[in-house]
Amino acid sequence: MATIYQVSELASVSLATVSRVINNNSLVSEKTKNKVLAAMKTLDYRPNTVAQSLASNRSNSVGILVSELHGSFYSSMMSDIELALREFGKHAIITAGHSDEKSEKEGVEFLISRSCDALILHVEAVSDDYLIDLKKRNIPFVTVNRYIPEIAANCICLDNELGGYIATSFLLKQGHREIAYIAGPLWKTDASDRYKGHLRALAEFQVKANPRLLYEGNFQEEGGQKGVQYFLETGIFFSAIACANDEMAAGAMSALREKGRDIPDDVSVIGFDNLIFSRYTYPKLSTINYPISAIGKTAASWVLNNLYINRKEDIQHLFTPELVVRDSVKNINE
Amino acid sequence: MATIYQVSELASVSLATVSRVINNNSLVSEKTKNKVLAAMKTLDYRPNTVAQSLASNRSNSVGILVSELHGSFYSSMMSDIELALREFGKHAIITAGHSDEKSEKEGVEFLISRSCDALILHVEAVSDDYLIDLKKRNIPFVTVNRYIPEIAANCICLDNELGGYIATSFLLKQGHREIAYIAGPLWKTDASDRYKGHLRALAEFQVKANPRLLYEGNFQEEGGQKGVQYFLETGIFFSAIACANDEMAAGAMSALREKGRDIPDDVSVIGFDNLIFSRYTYPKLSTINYPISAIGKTAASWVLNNLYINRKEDIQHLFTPELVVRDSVKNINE
DNA sequence: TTGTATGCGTTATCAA
DNA sequence: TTGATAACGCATACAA
Repeated sequence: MATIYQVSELASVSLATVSRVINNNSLVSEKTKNKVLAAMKTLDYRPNTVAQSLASNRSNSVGILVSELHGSFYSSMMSDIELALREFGKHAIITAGHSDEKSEKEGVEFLISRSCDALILHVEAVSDDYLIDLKKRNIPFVTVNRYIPEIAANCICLDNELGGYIATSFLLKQGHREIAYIAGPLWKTDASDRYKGHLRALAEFQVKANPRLLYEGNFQEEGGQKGVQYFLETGIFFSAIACANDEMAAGAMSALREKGRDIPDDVSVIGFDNLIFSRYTYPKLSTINYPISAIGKTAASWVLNNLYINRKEDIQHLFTPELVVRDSVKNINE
Repeated sequence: MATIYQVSELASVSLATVSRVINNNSLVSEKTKNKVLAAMKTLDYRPNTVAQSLASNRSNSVGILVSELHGSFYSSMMSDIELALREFGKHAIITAGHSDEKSEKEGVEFLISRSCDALILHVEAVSDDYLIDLKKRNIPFVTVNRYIPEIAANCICLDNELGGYIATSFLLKQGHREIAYIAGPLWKTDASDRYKGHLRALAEFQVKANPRLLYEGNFQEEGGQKGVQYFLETGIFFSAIACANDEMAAGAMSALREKGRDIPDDVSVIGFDNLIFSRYTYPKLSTINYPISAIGKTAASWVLNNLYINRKEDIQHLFTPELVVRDSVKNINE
């Protein structure tokens, strides 16, 4: 690999001049510029970004931490963020936190030590205090899908509670009263918020929440499947199931069908997230829209605005979930 | 952020000694070691990996390039690789190539310039020569899902042609003769290999390939949908559809149902990849298993073996696809 | 407009 | 077992 020094030799200019044309900030005469450009070309010179980072303390890359690398939800968020960043010539460095405190911290520290210019964090296991501390360490970052009052300006969120409320309200309005709920891992704030919304809707309709109608799943297809199994085994009656995400809804629908229950004639199902595949299930899944793309882009904008562009634009911090009505919920009022 | 220098001062040892305990390679007396460790703790010292990389020309991280960050296929591959690497304390730096030559090259060069110790590449648009050249540049890398004879030792592949053959053979054995084919973008080698396998199976059964039964999709749900629309519009008869991946199969099934065609009674459908969601579609999708997890782990092993462990283990380079029979294909022999 | 010199935070090669 | 000191490849303040 050619270095800046070899380029400067070949172009017979100083090292600093080469650096100038690389970053084309300082004024360089057209003539010497061309000389340098030519030298760079013949040497097939590529700047060593590590050295650049060390010298300038900037890396032109932002670190992204998501819980898992797999799964439609995370991957489409990463994708949106990466696309937005790359438009500005910035790169994404991505790593996974695995919903584990130690692992999440490790990931964050790794990204920092790689001198990322900013971080976009989808963390779940790390404490609020850790993040508040992170802010004090003067590391620019936003959290996605996690709200912490003390650092509200750094949070970009969906109103998960409202989403849960909307989903169950819809079921209630369609005449359902015995509503099973398949939750995500309840220690995760988004899972518990969605569940709280569910409870609020029930309360509003004066329906008593039955603890036997709650199953705590894992946000994956398998969780939905097991939830249905559980409800069926206990023999409790339910006319609808609200699922905390689309994957579990898909698993639930599959399990219901296997047990001979028609959807939505025997059991209605509603999901959450509005992932792409929910348009292609059978029946097509009614769900709550999570504007992943918008949130991803917003997170990227936050970074770009705060860091590179330097104009402090106002940014949307709280996004509103919306009901998406398709074919998996039946109106049993009639 | 504390530096190695400050640690050395606090521990009143030399800078070199601190470096030694960080990398605990050289011999350091227990006593001074503890002094240094204590100093590191009180200063909350974290090594600057950028500086480490620059000085040592290693980064303890491997670069991964996939076509897209979204999509079940890529994301589960990334996930498997990352997991395997992290087990050895190595980090993954991930970026996207977007199936575009310029973008893929950019991604590769970015990873190199970040001084990744090795690369795992899922590239599509870049030429064979570029990769052969890359090998000459002495950059350790493996390609996934792309076979290049000249650098066979660096390739980890699925036998896509065989997979396409198996899928269509299965359809033929079940009595189907009018088989529509929804391909991926045919300029991609995996898509065209799968299609070639399809043709070989047809030839073996002495079924003439009908060009009107071919639709070139985009590997996404939408492609399957459009494929079905296209076939239906042309009014051509078909009793089965082979899809080049599961997403398109899902789209195709959805479109068929919308047009009132039952699956598999009216039309049989087979997919490719065996993504998780294919177990949860309705009907459950028959497909070809792509051992993504095994391939991801193998790629990671290659890197680990070649780079860090230094024992040259034999590694599987060609993986064999397998038929997964579920409910979406009907036997019409009877 | 260009060049010189210093520093970024480490590793690694010498000596001691 | 330890300590100086020179790289690593580049950015940048200061001089010219």
